[in-house]
Amino acid sequence: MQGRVEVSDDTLTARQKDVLDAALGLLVEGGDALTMTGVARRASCSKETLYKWFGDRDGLLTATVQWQASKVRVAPVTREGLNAKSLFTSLEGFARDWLTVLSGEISVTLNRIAITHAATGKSDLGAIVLTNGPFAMARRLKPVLEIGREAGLLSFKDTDEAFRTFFGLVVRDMQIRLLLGDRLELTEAAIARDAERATQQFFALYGATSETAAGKDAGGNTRKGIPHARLL
Amino acid sequence: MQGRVEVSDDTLTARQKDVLDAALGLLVEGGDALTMTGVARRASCSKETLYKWFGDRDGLLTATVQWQASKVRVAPVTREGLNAKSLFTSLEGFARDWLTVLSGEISVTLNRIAITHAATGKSDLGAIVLTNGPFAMARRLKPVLEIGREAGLLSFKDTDEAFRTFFGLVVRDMQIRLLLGDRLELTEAAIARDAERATQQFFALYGATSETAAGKDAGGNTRKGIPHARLL
DNA sequence: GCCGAACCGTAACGTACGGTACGGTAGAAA
DNA sequence: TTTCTACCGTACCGTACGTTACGGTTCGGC
Repeated sequence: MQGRVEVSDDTLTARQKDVLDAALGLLVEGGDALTMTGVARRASCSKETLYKWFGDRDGLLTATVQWQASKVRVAPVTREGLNAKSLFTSLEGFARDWLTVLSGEISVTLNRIAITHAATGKSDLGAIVLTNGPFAMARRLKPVLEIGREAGLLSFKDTDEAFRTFFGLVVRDMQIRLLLGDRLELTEAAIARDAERATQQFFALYGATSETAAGKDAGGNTRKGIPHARLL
Repeated sequence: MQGRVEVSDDTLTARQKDVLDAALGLLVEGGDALTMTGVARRASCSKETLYKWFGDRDGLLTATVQWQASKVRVAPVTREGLNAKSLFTSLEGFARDWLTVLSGEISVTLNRIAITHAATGKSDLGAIVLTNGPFAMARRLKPVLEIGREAGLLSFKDTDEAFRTFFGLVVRDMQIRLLLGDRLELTEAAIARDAERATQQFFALYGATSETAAGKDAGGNTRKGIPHARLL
């Protein structure tokens, strides 16, 4: 009867969440080959109920993506006690989390679904993933960057430009390769290494001074400092 | 009868190329909603001929992607007369070309198709696009980077790492946003600006000296030099 | 002119799947 | 107990589309 409401953590009954989790599982397993009959069987519910709750197949798909998106909770930014080292660590941790999420099966699957549907322009799955993906990343990261700038640790004119550069340094060609099916072994150690490298490079480009902030204080938390703007 | 051969410029008759171009046009217009009937009508050929030539729908899709890929010709790298300025210009032009291709409708469409099919694992469209996309970019760019290193203009240990960083600086979040349907107005001027910024940043990170190569000689071709590792 | 190959146009088949209808059941309300 | 609601399971319908089959046409070779 309802068929198309905003999906979030508390607008759904437990049973509905079960159904959406079943759909999510089928999506991850079988790609886009999701059938209403399959979901009904997996969730032990009737197709009639699916249509009553979600309207049609697109509604179910949309609700599933939103449901998964609503699961991702972001840690708030600590504004106090900021110095070069804590800023570096914060960005590095951010990069690590982001790479971990992006390389996960669920992220790859949902991005694929959304891209597939963005081609037809029918549903707005693309916009949803965009909102909960890159845009959410920007919303979360930009305050950190601006706080770093206010503290004199970073230097940039355009926050969006700085963010997008950080995005590029972190993600590089990883996501498109995963989406295209490249087998890309990503161990936790490799991700940590990538996150550190990306953060070092970002500081090399946007650090307020090329000697202190990025090099000595921040970069030297676990390993070598950054020799000017040269890495590796 | 044949149904599944390698598709390149000269293994196809002119008539077959016409058919593939028709398929390409339908793909760009209608996303993945490509039907055999539609291709036959658009190309004024019979479905029987389609099946005789390409085997099945996947074969047609694969041939179409390969056909488009075979159209992209890369300019050979000039090894002679290399200096910081020409290297900068070369990388910058490379970035501009790449951004222009990536933001084009055909690229977006084919990447979407390939990603869609990579989900099912059925056809190897993902591998094809991967080969003719990021991997081709790497094959083309890496020699340039290594020549630059041999000439003492660049400094890096791992060519692949340097390439992937360049990729990240150039593409950033542009491709994923386009794939997800984000309306992203990309004028020629904006692309040129992005290409220059990315190249400057790359030189800031990997230039052999942070003062001469990237800053004065190369970066100063049209606009301001690079103040150490700080941009903007 | 005749033949066969290649091809066009279209009709037809099979099937998978989205969507609907309906009978049956459990539980809460009255 | 009755009744209403929500749900399950399943059978069913309509359609879109991949795939095949077939009659008719063009064209190069002899």
